[in-house]
Amino acid sequence: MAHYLPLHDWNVSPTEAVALQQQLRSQIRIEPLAEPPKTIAGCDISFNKFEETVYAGIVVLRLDTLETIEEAGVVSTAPFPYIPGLLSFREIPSLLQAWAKLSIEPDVVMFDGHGIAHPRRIGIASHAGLFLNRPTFGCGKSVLVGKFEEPAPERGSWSPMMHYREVIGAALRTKNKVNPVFVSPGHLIDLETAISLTLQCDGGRNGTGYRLPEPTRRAHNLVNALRKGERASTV
DNA sequence: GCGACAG
DNA sequence: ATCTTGTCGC
Repeated sequence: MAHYLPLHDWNVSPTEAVALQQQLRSQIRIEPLAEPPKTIAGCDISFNKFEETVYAGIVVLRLDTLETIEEAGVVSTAPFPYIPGLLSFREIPSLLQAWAKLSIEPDVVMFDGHGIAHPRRIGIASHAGLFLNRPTFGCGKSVLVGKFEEPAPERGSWSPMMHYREVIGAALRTKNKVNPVFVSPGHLIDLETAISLTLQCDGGRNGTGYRLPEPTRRAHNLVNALRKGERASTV
């Protein structure tokens, strides 16, 4: 069973959540990877509109072949609502439950959202990185904060996301002439590596895959199947 | 004060 | 995020 550090309670109010982010941000380390990764995990949650029940899942794949080597899903409940800037308080609790079911401890974890490309520099990927104590990064479909110039139309090109004069992430083209995804380091990784890993997770290899990287796509498929009862939440 | 606002 | 069919473009 994969483990994590119970750094703090998740039963907090929005005001307390912001205070926790302010307190935790200083612990986030943006630096090169300590070890070359062999496995990568993707996470996601799904739910029925207006319902408390959430379906969380994590898929682990080999980085070299992108073969899925493990999956874990849970049916849980999210007491916290979605509030821009506080997404981690809604999603991380149930994702940690799924994480605990893994027999493999992934070398790096990709999140559907942002890392430091956040108003207080602690988006879901950074926050989760502190709990998991391993490299994490975010790959989101839209921007929360920051400005960027449109990157060149070819896959692989990217432009920096700027916020208050700081480079917080990158608008990265994963397919030719397709809208970019937004990559930002979470914890224990740097932007260049996060970009490289995102490009490595192209399903068809070299641009023949989808806009979203495989870890995220598979996690998304897993939780949706879970929600629709097409799959059981692994025990 | 007025908008913007990850999933 | 979720609810949903067709449709524009390469």
